[in-house]
Amino acid sequence: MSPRTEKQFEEIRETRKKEILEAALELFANEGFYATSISKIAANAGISKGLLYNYFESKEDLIKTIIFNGLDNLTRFVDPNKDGFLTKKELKYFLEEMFKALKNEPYFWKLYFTVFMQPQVLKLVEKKLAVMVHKYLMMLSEYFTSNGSKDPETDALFFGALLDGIGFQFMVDPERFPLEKVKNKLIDMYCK
Amino acid sequence: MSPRTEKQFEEIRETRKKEILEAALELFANEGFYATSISKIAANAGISKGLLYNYFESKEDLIKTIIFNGLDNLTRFVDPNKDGFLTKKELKYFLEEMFKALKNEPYFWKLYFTVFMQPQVLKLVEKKLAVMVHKYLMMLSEYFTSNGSKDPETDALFFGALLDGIGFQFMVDPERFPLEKVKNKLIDMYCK
Amino acid sequence: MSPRTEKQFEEIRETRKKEILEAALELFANEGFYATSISKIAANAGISKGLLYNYFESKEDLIKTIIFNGLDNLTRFVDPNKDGFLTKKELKYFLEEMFKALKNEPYFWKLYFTVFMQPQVLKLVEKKLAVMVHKYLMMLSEYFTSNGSKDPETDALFFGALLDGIGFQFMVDPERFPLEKVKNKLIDMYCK
Amino acid sequence: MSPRTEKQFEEIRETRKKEILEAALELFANEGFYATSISKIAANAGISKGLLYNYFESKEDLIKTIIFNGLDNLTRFVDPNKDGFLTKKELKYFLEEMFKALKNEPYFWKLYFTVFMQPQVLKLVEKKLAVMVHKYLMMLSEYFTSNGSKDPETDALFFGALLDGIGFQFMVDPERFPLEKVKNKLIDMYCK
DNA sequence: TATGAATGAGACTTCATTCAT
DNA sequence: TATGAATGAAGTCTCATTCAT
Repeated sequence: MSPRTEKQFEEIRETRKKEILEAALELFANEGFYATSISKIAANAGISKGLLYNYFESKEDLIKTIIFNGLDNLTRFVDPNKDGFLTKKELKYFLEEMFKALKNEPYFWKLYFTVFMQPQVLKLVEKKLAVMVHKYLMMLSEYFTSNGSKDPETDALFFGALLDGIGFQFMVDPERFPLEKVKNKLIDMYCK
Repeated sequence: MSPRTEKQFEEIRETRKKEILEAALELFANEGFYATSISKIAANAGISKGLLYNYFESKEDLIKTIIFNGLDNLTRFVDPNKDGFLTKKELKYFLEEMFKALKNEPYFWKLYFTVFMQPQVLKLVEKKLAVMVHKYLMMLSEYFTSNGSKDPETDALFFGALLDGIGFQFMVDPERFPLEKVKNKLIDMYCK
Repeated sequence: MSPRTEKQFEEIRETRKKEILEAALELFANEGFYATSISKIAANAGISKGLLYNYFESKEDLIKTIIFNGLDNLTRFVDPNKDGFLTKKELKYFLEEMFKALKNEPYFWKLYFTVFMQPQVLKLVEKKLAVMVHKYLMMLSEYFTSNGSKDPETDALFFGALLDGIGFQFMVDPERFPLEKVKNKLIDMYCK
Repeated sequence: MSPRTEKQFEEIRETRKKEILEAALELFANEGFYATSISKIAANAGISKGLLYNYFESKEDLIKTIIFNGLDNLTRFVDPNKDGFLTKKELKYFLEEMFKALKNEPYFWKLYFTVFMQPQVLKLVEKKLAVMVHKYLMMLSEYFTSNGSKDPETDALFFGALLDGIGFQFMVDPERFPLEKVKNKLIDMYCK
């Protein structure tokens, strides 16, 4: 066997990193940040504690990475053509992707809500977050303006609150929540 | 020097208990349940750690008491005449009281959201909570039915989600959130 | 009502003291010295913690008093005429009283064994104890000598060990231990 | 630097575990279970408190392990050919080994007596113990039967009590106790 | 790269004892 | 005399992080 090339090493590192992040996400979301020990994460990822520290500096580093990755992921679905302007079709697309994500990646969403309610954790990400939220509220505000709203800012805010509340309720009782119905009603309300 | 009377002891205990609960609520809400140590609570209440255990059996007992007190407090404003039926006037009253509470007791609301997202903490209260939530969703469902809704259950759910989302957003950025405007819009939407 | 006389006060004090000692003995014997808190003793005696400290200086003081009282009590049955010499009849009397005590005052006997095996507690009483044990071993030694033993010291020691072992086993499983049979066999062996 | 092999880890663990058990045994026996803190044990073993918990789950786990190890050790000397039947030679062998152990492992014997007198500690081991005691009493009972006893059960009980009493007295004053003499007398009495 | 033994700070909790009333 | 609120030291245990191999 020839020695591994640098590129191969790089790939192994990337894979490992992902495995660790997934293991951590699952535990953080299901058991909470404080109740999840580094030991458990390492065990869940199938590696040793020591090795974990080879990939992430600290427990904080881990959760920061998870959250930033997740937020970056989210933005893909908002304003996909990146022209800074939302059309009805784009909003519909966003809602559909949003609900798809809610269903398929419950861990991240649990974490998302967990995180914002954990003051200590929130502090780690609030700057980046504030920027994002502001950007999207502006975009929504414009959207409502161009659809004839008299108070577009409040409308944007309601829209955001509704999405948060829905996510929240879905997380609290995912079994009984009628995701599909709710999605359709939202699209009816905001994209027709 | 005669010893204290039973009534005096009772008063001391009442006062102290309140002081401890307030100190704990403030810290739990601002720093999170796990990040708040018993030491901090005791210091914040101006007493020794040992004394705290004279009043509450454990950290769990503390948070349980806080949450149950808060939930009991909430119910006072829903269906005030306790006939199991909501009128428009009653819903308006509830919304007004709710927003008042949101403004005046920010600590409890922060805690409320924290709690539902902390799996370990949620477990402590979920039974009592499930009963409450069910009861109010039923009531709302009836309300929407008698106001001509075609899908009262989803409407009830939306209403609940909206309230949660509003509370959530207010907690994240209380300074900039236009509470008054939002309240009025809600009353317009649901109680006219 | 006329004010209580000094003598009456003294009587009340004595009664209280006894009540406390009994409450403490019961708990020490059944739950162990360390597992018994001052609070429990006070509660079991029906008084407040504070008052207990009015009668006994400390937890150590309490156990010391209990043990010394108990040991003093024991000596009543050995060599009742106090001539420093044991007759067969006296030994028989002692054995009979001993077994009676074992049956009627199980708390003290439990404590007796507990105590000697608790190094920290033993230290409190070992001086007084050593003197007593020595005295009785000498007496027994003489007894065996005058009954024709070739090795009276070892015989005395065996006798003592047998009594200790019997007490020990009775304490471990009082329900099934055949006290009566064992007593008779002992009297047969040593007093005939 | 290659990492340690699994075998190396295994060896480290074995050694450490033994060191901790020895350190704990010494302290439990000399100062009692409750008076011995985990800190003291760790210090006596030359390690940190934290590491101790890497090897034993709790203080209870520690004492349980010590006692069970000790009891298992004991049984090696009873009925060595494991045919469920005691011969005179076997009983003699047991007594000799027992006295050897009493002399060489005073800590364990101190602990043995301590344990049975500590209600809280006894609870941890009483099940396993009851089985053992019953088994050996049966065996002894048979032994006395086949040696012509009229009341083999009481004889077995006396034998057991005598051994316990001897151990007890030796523990209380090991310096002056004539172990050798006592052993010989026992062998004379029971194995000739 | 990879392991897990090892550390040490800090968490929750208990309890003998004191003290104001 | 009598109460129980209050203290503070000490105990058990957890866990993020480091480090020798």
